[in-house]
Amino acid sequence: MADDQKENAICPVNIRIPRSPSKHSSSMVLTELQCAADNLQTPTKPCDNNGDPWTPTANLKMLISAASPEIRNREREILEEQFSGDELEKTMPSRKEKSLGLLCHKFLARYPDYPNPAVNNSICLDEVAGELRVERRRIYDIVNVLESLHMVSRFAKNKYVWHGRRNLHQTFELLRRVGEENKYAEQIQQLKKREQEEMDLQDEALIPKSLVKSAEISFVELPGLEFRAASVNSRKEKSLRVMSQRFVMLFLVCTPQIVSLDIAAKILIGEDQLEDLDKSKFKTKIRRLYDIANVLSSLNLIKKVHVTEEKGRKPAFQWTGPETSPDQQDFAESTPTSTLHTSIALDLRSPKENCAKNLFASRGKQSFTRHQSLIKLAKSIENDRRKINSAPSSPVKSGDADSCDVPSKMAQLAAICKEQLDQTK
DNA sequence: TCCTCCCGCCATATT
DNA sequence: AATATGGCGGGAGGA
Repeated sequence: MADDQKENAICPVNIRIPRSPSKHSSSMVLTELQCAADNLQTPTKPCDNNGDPWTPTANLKMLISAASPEIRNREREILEEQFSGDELEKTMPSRKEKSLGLLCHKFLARYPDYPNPAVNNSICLDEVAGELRVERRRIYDIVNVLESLHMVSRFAKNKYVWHGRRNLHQTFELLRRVGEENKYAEQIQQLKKREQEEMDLQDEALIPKSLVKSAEISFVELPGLEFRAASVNSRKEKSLRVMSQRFVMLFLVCTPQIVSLDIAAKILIGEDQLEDLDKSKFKTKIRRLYDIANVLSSLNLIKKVHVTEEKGRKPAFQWTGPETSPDQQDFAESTPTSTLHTSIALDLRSPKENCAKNLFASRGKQSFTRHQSLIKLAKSIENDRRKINSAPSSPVKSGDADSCDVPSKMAQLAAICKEQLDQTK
């Protein structure tokens, strides 16, 4: 059998945060970030209450990291003992109270929208999971989409830097651009048209074969919104992160900015595997979209709506985030995509395009994964610098706060360095 | 009934 | 080998 082996690999987008201009006294930032990076290391597996950890801090750490699942279970047991029947039902957190959206709200509430870059903005996943009393898996869900929007960026195992909404404007600008290049607006139109046409006949399959065609047609070979410098081109940059970005792109390129789930799913699937467009894949995609939509909703970027068609009501989402102007001058006018030099790394690759990656395989540097060595880091930074220096300095005036993201990134890099050093020693 | 989507198994990636 | 990540889809709560 083995119908579809998860042929992961082939992945389209993949964003990362890079660059760092400035000839700043990075040392200062570094110092500050140090404390941030200092305060934790790999947690232990949850499973304790048998040993006796006895260093105040160690103990605390252990409690925090081990917390979530066990505590929750214990809590449930206690509740079951204490209450019965109705009471229990009322006391037990309902499914709703455990939603990703709510969790995301809690998560977001912990950090400022526009954090002071000069301050310790590091996030420890374990800590958060513990404090929020959820399993780490859930935190990953949130962090992944936040990362796709550059609201956070990973700088070490278990650690992220919080950027808040500082990069959002820029991110959206970039995503919209890519969305346009991908001809998403057109794809949406085609899909809608097809749907109607086929509706007349009979809705046999959930996924119209026509999609294949439409997807192929509009499948632009993105030259390479690639910026792999400091990026982690792990081939598995699949799903969530990528999906999240693409989902957002859809909103940014269409008017009105409403996207129905099924269309989104079809488009996203279409890009990945034009072949096996089976129902289960579709369902899975939808599930993911809900997940993503939940955190995007928490960010007030979209809201749930319904689109009514002949067929009936379909779940959809409407963009409620900031507007991104249709055409920009901030990205070096008419710069060929291949040389796009944003501070944000967008790695646009479709399965097929994947092979085109060679085109950009800058100096034989291949797949180095998450922060390997300082040497590599240094190289990539240098690379970034080069690109940046040749880049048009700043965006539009738009009175936005994205001017201060330089220190932020500097800080991030500093943190990474610190981490590297720690791990090397 | 069908939208939603929580939950956590388990494959993969990293260390 | 041990851990960290995160794909994925069963199946259950809710409207």
